[in-house]
Amino acid sequence: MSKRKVERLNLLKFMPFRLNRLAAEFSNALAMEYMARFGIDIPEWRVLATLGLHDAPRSAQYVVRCTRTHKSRISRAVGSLVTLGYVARAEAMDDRREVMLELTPKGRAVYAELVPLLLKREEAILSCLSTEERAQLDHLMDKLEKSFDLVQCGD
Amino acid sequence: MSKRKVERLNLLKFMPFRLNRLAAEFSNALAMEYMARFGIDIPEWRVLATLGLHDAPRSAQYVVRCTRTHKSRISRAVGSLVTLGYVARAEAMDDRREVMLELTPKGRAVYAELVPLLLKREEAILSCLSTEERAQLDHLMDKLEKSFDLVQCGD
DNA sequence: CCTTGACTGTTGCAGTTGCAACTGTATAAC
DNA sequence: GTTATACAGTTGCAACTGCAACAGTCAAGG
Repeated sequence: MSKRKVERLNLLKFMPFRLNRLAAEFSNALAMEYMARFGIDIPEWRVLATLGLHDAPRSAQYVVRCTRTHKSRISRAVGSLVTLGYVARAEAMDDRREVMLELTPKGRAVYAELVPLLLKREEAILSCLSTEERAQLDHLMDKLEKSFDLVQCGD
Repeated sequence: MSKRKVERLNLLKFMPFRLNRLAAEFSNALAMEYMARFGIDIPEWRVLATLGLHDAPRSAQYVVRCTRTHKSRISRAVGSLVTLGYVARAEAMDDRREVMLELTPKGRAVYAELVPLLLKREEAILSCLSTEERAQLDHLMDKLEKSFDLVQCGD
């Protein structure tokens, strides 16, 4: 066997590994906030965030597209949120296959309380970056997302 | 109840969400490479990568620290890799609690074949960024990692 | 009307993960 | 030597996840 030098790879400089670590740390730092306060996890938060952004009801399918989360996960998250009284399900009148989802007043209250907390926490974490660096980060993420063909959620 | 304007949050601009998506896409794009070829998953790849970086055996604990992965996950990943014949376990002579881990010749061969593939794939994904942008990305990740107190793996 | 194919959302199942409890070993105090 | 504490690694268990199968609905074509 040849003794040719083997190419090495430093995990700590390997982008998928770094992204995974960073994403996990970031999520955990924020998850503590909402999980503890309102008993919801990340998929549930995604549903809440999607519905909270709009005033009119949206279908589960819409949430799936916006959050790029598997429909079974969304289905179960919606189930939990309904049990918690944060979300209401209703049949769509035009297409009875769809389930229209809407925040309840209680859900809206949670959303209104949660969003400032999360934005503040995000802000705290990003505070290690200058304004210019944050713009760079945003720009770089945009480019990478587009390159993965992660198309924005068409409204 | 007051009708004060509720602060909204666009998930698609929310950093933990974006990081999670990006990390998942990135990992999946690469996982296909090694999972298909050698029947290993991400935790197993991390063990392989850590051991492959060094020529001398390392303890499982060392792998845990380097990969920032839970010890139970590492334990099971090592189990699979031993079954596959990629890794060999040996007791440490100085501290019999430790399990020293080492790549077998077969494991080294897999490592040598895998690394160039993965680096090439990473390169392809990052090719949407200019040289300067890549330097920016590296710099930003460094800063964020440090801010999370993600200390480098002390050798 | 009836059939076919596509689509929405739910659920059973199997695989994976993290936590906590456990075994065995080392180290320190007495 | 004995006890107590700390540490390395393994494993049982419960929770979570994705996939695939499923039920119900819609739309097109005959």
